[in-house]
Amino acid sequence: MFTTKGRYALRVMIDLAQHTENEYIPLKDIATRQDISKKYLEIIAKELVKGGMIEGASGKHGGYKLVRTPDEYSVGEIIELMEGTIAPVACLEANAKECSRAGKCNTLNMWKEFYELERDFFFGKKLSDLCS
Amino acid sequence: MFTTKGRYALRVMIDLAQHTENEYIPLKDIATRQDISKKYLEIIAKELVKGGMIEGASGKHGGYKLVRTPDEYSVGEIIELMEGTIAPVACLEANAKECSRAGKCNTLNMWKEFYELERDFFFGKKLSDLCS
DNA sequence: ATAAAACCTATTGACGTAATAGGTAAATAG
DNA sequence: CTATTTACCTATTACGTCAATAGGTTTTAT
Repeated sequence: MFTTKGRYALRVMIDLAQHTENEYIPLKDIATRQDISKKYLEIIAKELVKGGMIEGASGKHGGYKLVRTPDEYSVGEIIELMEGTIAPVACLEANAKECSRAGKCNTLNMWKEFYELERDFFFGKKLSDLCS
Repeated sequence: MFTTKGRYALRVMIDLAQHTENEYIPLKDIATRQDISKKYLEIIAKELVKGGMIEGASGKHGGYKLVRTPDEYSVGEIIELMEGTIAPVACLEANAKECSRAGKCNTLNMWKEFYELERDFFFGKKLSDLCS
């Protein structure tokens, strides 16, 4: 199961892509539109900034905005940033130590296949595909 | 991330498929071969029995055995039994109450697409495919 | 100066996971 | 008929993560 953080982050990104009338969009507006607590969105926005996905501006008329056009974001990179990994099993995580059973593991290959399928799906999908 | 319960269950099923010399295979043997605590395997075996996947026999020469041939089990049904659901988001769970945002949700369709991909993959794959 | 916004640190309740523990019941071999 | 081997049963627990809340400080435009 994907966490709310990942799912909400995606909705924040979509919301930012759909509301470009003002340079910066305040969290208050997103919170209202998306019906998500503003406080929780602060945590999510912070991580999106840290990950280079969005840019924030303090003060009056501040808020957040995308740093690229929606077609230049893949859904996969947004989710992966929030979830840490989208690997189906720990053995396949980026810096996982080689499992001692890997050589004779009957399931490893299947997990790899699935992981590839998953990555193809989410990295092939663009933020712009979700904004119609 | 799939839980150890789901992953271990799969390995138990594979182990049972690969060891048919005796009618029933005791958990002790599986625990040794798979390097999983026998106690934990008891919990897993219990759920597999309850789900109609395997059959147990008490007493000397007891143990567990498959109730079908390996090609008659899909990987999906085994995982789903142990995990409860393999839906990527709560909205898509079997008895989920309709989300109030469903009509205007920009992401729901993507989750549905992914869920279908996932189910096609895991229900298309058979236990026998993992036993080579 | 004031208001609106991001930005920052900390904390918390609830829940699920991954086991462990200690027994009882059933079946077989000797 | 006794010992042994196995499944079967009920509880409990440590731990981590998730999802969120709380209460402040700093920045910036008007």
